Amino acid sequence: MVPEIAQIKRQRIFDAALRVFSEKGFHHATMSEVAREAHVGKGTVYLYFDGKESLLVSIFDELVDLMVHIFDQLNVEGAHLRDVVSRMVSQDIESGRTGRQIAQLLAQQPFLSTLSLQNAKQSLVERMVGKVADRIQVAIDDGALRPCDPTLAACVLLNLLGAVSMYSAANPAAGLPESLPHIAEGLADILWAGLRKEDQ
Amino acid sequence: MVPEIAQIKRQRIFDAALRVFSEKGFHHATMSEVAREAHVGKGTVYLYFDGKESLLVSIFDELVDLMVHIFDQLNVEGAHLRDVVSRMVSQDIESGRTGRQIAQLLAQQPFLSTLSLQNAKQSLVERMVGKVADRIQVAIDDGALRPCDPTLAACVLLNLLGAVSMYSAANPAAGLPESLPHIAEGLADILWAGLRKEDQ
Amino acid sequence: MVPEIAQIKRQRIFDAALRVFSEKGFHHATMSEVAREAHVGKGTVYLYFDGKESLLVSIFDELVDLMVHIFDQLNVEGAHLRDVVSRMVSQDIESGRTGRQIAQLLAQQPFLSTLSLQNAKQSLVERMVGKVADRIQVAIDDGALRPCDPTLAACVLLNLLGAVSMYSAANPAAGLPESLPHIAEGLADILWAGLRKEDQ
Amino acid sequence: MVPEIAQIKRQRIFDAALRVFSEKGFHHATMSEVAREAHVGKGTVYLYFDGKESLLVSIFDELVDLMVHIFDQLNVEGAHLRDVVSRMVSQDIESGRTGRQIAQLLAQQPFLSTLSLQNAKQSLVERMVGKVADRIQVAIDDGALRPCDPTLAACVLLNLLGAVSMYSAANPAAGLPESLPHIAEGLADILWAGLRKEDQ
DNA sequence: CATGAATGAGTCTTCATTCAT
DNA sequence: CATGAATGAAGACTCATTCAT
Repeated sequence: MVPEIAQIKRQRIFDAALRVFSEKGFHHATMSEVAREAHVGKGTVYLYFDGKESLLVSIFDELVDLMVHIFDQLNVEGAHLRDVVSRMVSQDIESGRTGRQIAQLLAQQPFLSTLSLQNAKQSLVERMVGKVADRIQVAIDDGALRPCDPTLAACVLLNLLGAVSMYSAANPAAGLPESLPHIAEGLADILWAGLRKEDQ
Repeated sequence: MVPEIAQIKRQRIFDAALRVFSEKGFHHATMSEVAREAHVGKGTVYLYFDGKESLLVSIFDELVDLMVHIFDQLNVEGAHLRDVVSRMVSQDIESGRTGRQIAQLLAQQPFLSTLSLQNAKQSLVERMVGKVADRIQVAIDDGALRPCDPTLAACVLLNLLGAVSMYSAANPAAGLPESLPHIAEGLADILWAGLRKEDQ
Repeated sequence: MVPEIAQIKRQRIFDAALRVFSEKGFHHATMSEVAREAHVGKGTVYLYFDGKESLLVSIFDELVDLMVHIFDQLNVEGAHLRDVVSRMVSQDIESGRTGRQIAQLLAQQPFLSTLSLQNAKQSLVERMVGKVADRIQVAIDDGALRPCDPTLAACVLLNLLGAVSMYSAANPAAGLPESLPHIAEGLADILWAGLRKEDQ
Repeated sequence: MVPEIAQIKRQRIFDAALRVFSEKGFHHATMSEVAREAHVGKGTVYLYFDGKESLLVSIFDELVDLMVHIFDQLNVEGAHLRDVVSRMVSQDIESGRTGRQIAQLLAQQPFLSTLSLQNAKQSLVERMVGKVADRIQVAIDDGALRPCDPTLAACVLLNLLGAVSMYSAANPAAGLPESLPHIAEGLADILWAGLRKEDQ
């Protein structure tokens, strides 16, 4: 088969998995549903991924890349941390994946109890948090942020995404797509105020 | 049977479930394991709880009560928000349940997709977030905090607990019990700085 | 304990079991329910009966005695077969147990698959059918019935009771208590016409 | 998959279920046993039927069709009621399913107390009894049978099948396959005599 | 390569039975 | 004797994974 087609099919499965896992949760999602959503046969999924857990690890992998990409942009473009958080939450993300999806997926950590996944998750979290922490460290060194444990700050930042889904759960009146800008600004404000140097 | 004994046994099962659910995640945990951990027969669990989901709802329920209790203490004693967050995270909680357990359990919310649980979760989250938001609103009215969406701030606060487990995952070198004071202070600092009035 | 009291308690359990087994079916009925219905503790049931199956065997036993008793009355009092069938169906039975209960219980035969019960059932059915067949043989010898396989006739007679519940199921409009006389007469007519000598 | 193959496999499961349910009774039968008997995996059964109860409902459904089919033949061919009963009992049925299986399954009716089954049974019994009753009504109108409640007569007729298994239980000496013609004739005689007009 | 029918390991849950009080 | 809390064996059902087509 033409490699490009294979790549497209793999991407279709990946996207379907991200969608289904996010909506139903990893354990409630079934491989059949992923296959159906991707418009491929059930067995085909196994041609591109080793199994359900491997699929999840791949998604984690990509999410980490996404995060890292965003923070790289922060550095390169000299963007404000405030705006980055805001963008992150409001899914200013070209891939079209919402912050809610990411948040829900990250929240799954406690469920990944198979040993192989534990290890994968471990290194992924380390990588992701590490990358974000590195950037925060730079910001601290630059005097943009006040001195603090950058790893801890990174964890807070990444967990802000979890606040999005909790907010929409606690506030069902506010439909999620509409209230996202408000949420994004609010979260960015809180985090920025919490981390900036006092005189900034 | 003597009510006290029944209460103790119920508590033993409750504690075992909290422990097992936190460690393995709700879906990977088995009722057999909960029973074994509680040193009771498999069927005994069903004498005290309606089923696996009911067990989880009970745990959620108690966690919410815990949160609410802490915030009530905040009000009564005029405690600083900073200290409350610190206490919450460092499990200044008489029951002996760690903040990590609470955080891990709360993180599972997006995955409780059974309808009965959805409803229970919905009302619990509303109650918990609502209570915390009320207190934050009071703090805003008192001039202790800067004006902001109190519901959003409450979500951030509650999600800080999630940062604890992520921090320990990203930083396995720092054993959790020992580094908890550091984490607690760091998180409290960030949230306090993020929410306080600028001139406080 | 005074023997009479024990006998009364045993009877209470027996009655409760007959009622519950008839209403819910043997397998859907629980021992807890039987105990509750009998107003005794769960363990008490096991003081008077060896277990659930033993309880059923006892009930079968009594039902057979009941049948035999009715047929003895037929002989002694010179009653017509027609009237006996009618009485049987319309529960002209002093014990207050309805023909429907008996029919439903008899219908359970296929469910009694434990070997010990198989044997018990075997002998009970033999005894019951045998007794009825004996009486029918006498009636044949007396010239009241036409020559036929008395065992087969006995089976038909005993299965008429099953027709009662099927009739009420097929005809839900006709409430069972009210339509019982009609059913009883109709069944008696059919069986009598089917078995009598032509010139009677 | 080729539809014919699927149909054959479904039939294999159906037959296995009919056999196992008849022999052990619905409740004592296990799905594992049905699967083993059908030479398929446990999960395969659930590809063709929604569950244990659905399997039973399907069987009921087919049995009713069988009954209705026989009675349709009665009309078309102008067959005698006597012969129809005889054929029914002696399993003059191309499908190879014995009257005993049918009888044993029908006898289980009172015990299907799950609500979903109750409804299914209700409509099936109504359909079956109704169809038979219709034919009997025609026979009455034609003057072949004496006036009587056709629904009641239909119930008696259908319950005759229950007499078959009772007869073989009460008379274990007479092996069932061999004595079936005798039973069939005897039952047909009784019913015919019980329902015909006196002068026929 | 692609498919989806088939599989069976793994879980929750029920309930007859026991036994300490 | 009476009780009912405790037990664990047993079974329906799901779903990740395989493999013949």
